[in-house]
Amino acid sequence: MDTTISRLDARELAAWRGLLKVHAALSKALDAQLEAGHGLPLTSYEVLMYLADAEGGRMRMHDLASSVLLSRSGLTRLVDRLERDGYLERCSCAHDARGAFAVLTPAGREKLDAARDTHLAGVREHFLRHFSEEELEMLGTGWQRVLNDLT
Amino acid sequence: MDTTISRLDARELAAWRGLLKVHAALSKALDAQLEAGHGLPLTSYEVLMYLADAEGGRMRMHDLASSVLLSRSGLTRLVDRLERDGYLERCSCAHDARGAFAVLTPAGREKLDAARDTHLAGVREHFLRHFSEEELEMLGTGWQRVLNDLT
DNA sequence: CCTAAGTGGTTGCATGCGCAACTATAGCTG
DNA sequence: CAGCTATAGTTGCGCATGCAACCACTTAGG
Repeated sequence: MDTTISRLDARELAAWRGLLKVHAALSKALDAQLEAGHGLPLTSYEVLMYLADAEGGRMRMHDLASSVLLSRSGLTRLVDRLERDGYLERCSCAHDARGAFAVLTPAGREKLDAARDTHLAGVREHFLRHFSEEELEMLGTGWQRVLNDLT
Repeated sequence: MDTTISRLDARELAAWRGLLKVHAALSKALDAQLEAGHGLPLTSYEVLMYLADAEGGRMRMHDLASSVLLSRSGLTRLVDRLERDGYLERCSCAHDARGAFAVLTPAGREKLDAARDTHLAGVREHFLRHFSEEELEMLGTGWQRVLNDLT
């Protein structure tokens, strides 16, 4: 029986495998950079960043988990570590006794401020720099189509 | 002291965060699809695929590791599992007694043939479909620029 | 040759993650 | 308001992965 579906052509392969390779290489590079410069893993950085951008420097665990693309349990442990290191605190929610907020501490904000330049520079230097404005526009809208489709 | 580096604008943010989200969602979806349909994790699929495409259905461990974006130790364990399941065998190398080949077995090739259509259909349906030929071309060349830069 | 440095692969160990089960609370329905 | 279902967060557990140490072998240099 023949294969019913043809292989990927060179263009498709480059676009698809490239995505995988770029993600792997870029995550690794940016994580290493952040770890070396500030002792902060990339995932921790992202938590602090989302908190800093949120109203009052605080977010519900659930929302935070989906923002940083982690499972709820994964986020619980990550927040444990960040709390242990003093970068944030847990704070119970007045309106929903089940819930908890993660709240950025001054130390956390300080850490983030120190790390942000490093990280943004890395993203620009290793990723954004390689695309024109039109290309970035296309990437953004393309990602949106893919994500909508995946629900 | 002001931040020396400006935040990402909306376009940059969409291009960058989109890459992360798309990779996460897509890996998860394709992995689940493969696992559900053939009991084969995505990483295992990739090993079998690279072997099938290689001369004689065999590759050196080292080369295989870099192809599937895994550390050497990670590949050792993965190959352990695939060998246990009968999809491949280890085979010592005649020219270099240190080295080992991973060799696809008939069962492995069969498994791959069964899984390939599922996977390719998934990649097309959830990723390639959303981009025009020109856009795919752009993606491929863009990824190349990024990867060259990261060496 | 013989030694020293390098390379291929595996193993011990620690880590970070997801899933499923659990607890506590909220909110809906009769 | 009683009970049922859904949701928020945590915990136990298992798994895949990376790093560093390790062995076996190869290769280069005296």
